[in-house]
Amino acid sequence: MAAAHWLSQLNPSQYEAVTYGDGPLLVVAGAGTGKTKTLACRVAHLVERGVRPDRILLLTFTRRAAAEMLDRAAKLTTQSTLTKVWGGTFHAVANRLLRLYARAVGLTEGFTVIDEEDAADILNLIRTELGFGKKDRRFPRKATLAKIYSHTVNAEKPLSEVVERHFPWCRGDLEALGEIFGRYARRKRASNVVDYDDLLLLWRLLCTQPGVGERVGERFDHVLVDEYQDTNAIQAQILVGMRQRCKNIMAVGDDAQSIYSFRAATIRNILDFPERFLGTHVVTLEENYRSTQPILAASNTVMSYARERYTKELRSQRPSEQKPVLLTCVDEAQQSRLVCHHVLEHRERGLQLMQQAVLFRAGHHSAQLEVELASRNIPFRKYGGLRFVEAAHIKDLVAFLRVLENPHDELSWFRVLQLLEGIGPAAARRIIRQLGVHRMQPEGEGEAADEVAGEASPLQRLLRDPPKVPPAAAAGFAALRQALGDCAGLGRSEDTAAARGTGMSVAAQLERIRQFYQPVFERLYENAPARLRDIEQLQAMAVRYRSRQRFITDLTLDPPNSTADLAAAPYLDEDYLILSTIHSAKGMEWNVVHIIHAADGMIPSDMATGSDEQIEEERRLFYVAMTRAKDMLYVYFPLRYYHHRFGLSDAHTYAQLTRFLPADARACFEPRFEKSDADADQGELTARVSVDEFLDQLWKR
DNA sequence: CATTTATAAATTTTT
DNA sequence: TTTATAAATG
Repeated sequence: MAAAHWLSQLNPSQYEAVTYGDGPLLVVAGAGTGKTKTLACRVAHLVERGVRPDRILLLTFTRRAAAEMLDRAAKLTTQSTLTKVWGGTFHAVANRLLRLYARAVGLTEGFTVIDEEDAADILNLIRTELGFGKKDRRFPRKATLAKIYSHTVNAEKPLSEVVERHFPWCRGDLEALGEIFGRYARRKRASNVVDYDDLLLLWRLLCTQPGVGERVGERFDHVLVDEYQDTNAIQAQILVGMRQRCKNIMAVGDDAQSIYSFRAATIRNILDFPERFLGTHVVTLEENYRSTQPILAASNTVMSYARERYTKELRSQRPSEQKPVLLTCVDEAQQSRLVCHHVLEHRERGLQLMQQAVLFRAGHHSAQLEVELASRNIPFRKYGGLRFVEAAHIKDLVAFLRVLENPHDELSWFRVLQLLEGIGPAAARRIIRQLGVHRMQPEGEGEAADEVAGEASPLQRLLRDPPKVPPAAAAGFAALRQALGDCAGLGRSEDTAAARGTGMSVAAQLERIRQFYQPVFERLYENAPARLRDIEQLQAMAVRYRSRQRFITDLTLDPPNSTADLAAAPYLDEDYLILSTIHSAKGMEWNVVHIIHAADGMIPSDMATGSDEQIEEERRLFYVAMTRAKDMLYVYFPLRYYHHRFGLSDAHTYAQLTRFLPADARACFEPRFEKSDADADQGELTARVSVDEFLDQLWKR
């Protein structure tokens, strides 16, 4: 309760960071050194010192991280106003600020945010219009186009350089890429949408606007940034822009845990911080409270091979006899069985499943394990897999909401219209043109952006003066107009103001849309019942929102995880095992950690072995995974991999142990070699294993 | 012009 | 598994 109470629990370095006065502060915090605690305490301390919570900006890597930190801070201080702290990701905060200052950067109010998939769809639209891909050679996939675009923007490097370096297999298409990207920017403006990258670019622009720029920065007395090693050049510039006058900024990061260079994050940010913010005070946190000494010894050994030596030397505060375990398995199937075995073993000894995590390099690496877990009725929750909003039927529904919110959103119209039987790309395009969805002519080469004639919004036009449609689509089209009309509050002039808020609730709109959508949905998708559950989940989420705009923005900026946030919500008190990509595991910790697929080609991913820099990042990734463990670490290495990625075949190759575990690193482990049947010694296990192997025989012969 | 079917190919990590 | 194109049919 009393301030002295929690301040006295900090070590000297933490205390120094938490109580540091005004001016720039850089905290270099090794894994498990109480980084989250330090940030949370800093927030609490500032508030206790009299700083207004709504004048604190806390930038984190995920929304969850911000929520956790504020939660912790709230428990420390008697102030109950911590919800007013501006906490969230750069992107979410950018969105919030741009809603306030849209005009200053040339945005129209009511803009909507698109995610990377939407961006890819728009790029694809442009590509087909331009007729690329009709050549002999294969054109990059739309998802690749989006990645190249985003990386180029975020790294602020010439396209040619980015392609050469990160997408060398696309170097032949450089010209086409440039053409497409140029049109893409105009297309977004015409649709009144912004993508993830725009959010950052516009925030940076906002900071430099005369008059407004300073005011934006002056909203905040303190800016705190977490995971600074994973920010990119633009984000660093935003911070400079936000701290033109008031220099209170605290950045926390660990150069040894930088794992997001594919998103153009750069270690330069953390290294150059003292030069960007003159007078920076640097605090280093080196005492690790998380992992036992043997786990830390292994992690430090792995890291000692990093090409650049890091200055920190982490010291564990927790002695232990138990070394981490390195398990050599026969194949993936055995790996899965062993993970289950160890997980259950720990649970029997009283450790909750939630205190254990299985970590892997790529989302699909857990596929086999998921099957095994399901067959044994071990509940789990997966982070970093497929997203809920990526399902086609969810995107359909959201597209309706987006059209209502932003009638200029071409892509959403395109999607909605094609749901009607008898309307394909060509008809949809024509209708979009007739409705005047584009705010300006996107194809016009000149800068002159003539507004499409008419005061009426495309939505009004749809209701009052509908375009002709093919006879086959007539009935469906009428029903669509009815549904959209109901949601928009037909009758009144449903200009943006009325379309927002006043009429039906978000949930009611969604319900109305669903009435229209149900038959369409049953016609289009195979396993409708399973998908129906998703729709119900979406509706359940919508109930919590009063603003449609907030709802769709949250869905794009903080997308729920398909197997996690939604499915598990009703059973929140239940226990479940955590599965996570290493990237998504950033900042987390568990008592027991299982790292699977510790084979070369998996970690490091064989798609990331092109350059030394990439390999160094993969090493850091492995290091991040290892340092998530508090008490016990298992590393699994399957010897044999089958090649049936897209079908069944018995072709297999033998893998090598990950190159990040050379002899001296291996010496930090307790080695175990599992023979094919050695794990069948447990009574309960025997039956299932033998059945599995019986089944395996059927296919592999 | 829309839809269905067939065929071939494919680069990890996330806001 | 999904995604992109071509060919066939309404």
